[in-house]
Amino acid sequence: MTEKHDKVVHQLSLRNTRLRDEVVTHFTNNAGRAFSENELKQVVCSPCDRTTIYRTIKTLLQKKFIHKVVCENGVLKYALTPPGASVANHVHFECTRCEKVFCLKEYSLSLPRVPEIFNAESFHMLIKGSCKECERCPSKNK
Amino acid sequence: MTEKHDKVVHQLSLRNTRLRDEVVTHFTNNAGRAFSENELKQVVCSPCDRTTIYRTIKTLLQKKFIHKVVCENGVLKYALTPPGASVANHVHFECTRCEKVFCLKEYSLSLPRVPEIFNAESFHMLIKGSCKECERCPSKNK
DNA sequence: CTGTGTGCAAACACTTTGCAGGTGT
DNA sequence: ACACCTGCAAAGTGTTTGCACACAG
Repeated sequence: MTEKHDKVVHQLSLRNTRLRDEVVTHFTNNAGRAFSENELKQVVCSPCDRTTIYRTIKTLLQKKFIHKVVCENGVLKYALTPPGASVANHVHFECTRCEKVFCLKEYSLSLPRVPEIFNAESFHMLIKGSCKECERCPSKNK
Repeated sequence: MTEKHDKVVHQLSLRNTRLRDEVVTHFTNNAGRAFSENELKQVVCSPCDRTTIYRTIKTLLQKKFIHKVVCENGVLKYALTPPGASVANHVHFECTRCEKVFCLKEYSLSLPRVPEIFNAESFHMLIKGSCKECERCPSKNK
């Protein structure tokens, strides 16, 4: 909306369109959470095509502004890459009730050791359980 | 084929059909690897419908004979549950070249600590890199 | 014979691609 | 003005469901 966010889009060498501004703003305002294309489409005000969301995601991925999280059921979600962080080796948390996914940027692990027949380069860690909100209130809320 | 495998199917309280026998045998003969529906369909001799493979997978999952692995691209694969092991908290390895997935049953981790706002119950760890076969030979082999 | 397993058709969810027209710079 | 962005249509992949028939027990 404001110049501040325009700048983010521009810093990424991207054109400042309404959709991109909304998506980028949403990621920065919800830095600890990951969103699927579906979730993004719902939070974005301006009506837009799913294709465009996918393409926006792909663009932001290439710029490493966001990183990918693979959820329990195979759905892909995306979260803001914490400033100064790598896009790999984050630990994520998926609530099995509300299905929200969070990026635990403070909880990076080191690459575990593996048998010698493998050459490990990176990892993807998804912790499952329930978030406090769901603990408190038994009804399933998205 | 033999009585030995018939028994496995029967131990699971399932009817001994040709497809199930083939699938169960394949999992036991390749205990360290995970397979997608697609991969299973290719290794199974008798022609069969994809639906049936999916249903067989679902049945074997319920019996906890196999467990699920979520791959980097969101595709689901399945591997034999090591005898005496839980179906959760395994560590898996995915080769980024040949895309084979392995179950590192010896490398179970303990559940990492997470911020207090989360109640962790289980985790899913996927290590990525290259397997020895792909290291040796640069050509992409499936 | 009975309940379970299977094939077929259809549908669904997620994702990608091609093309034509619209918009930011 | 040009390159890039978007919407629409279509297709591809992975997965599930309903129904009728086949087969293991």
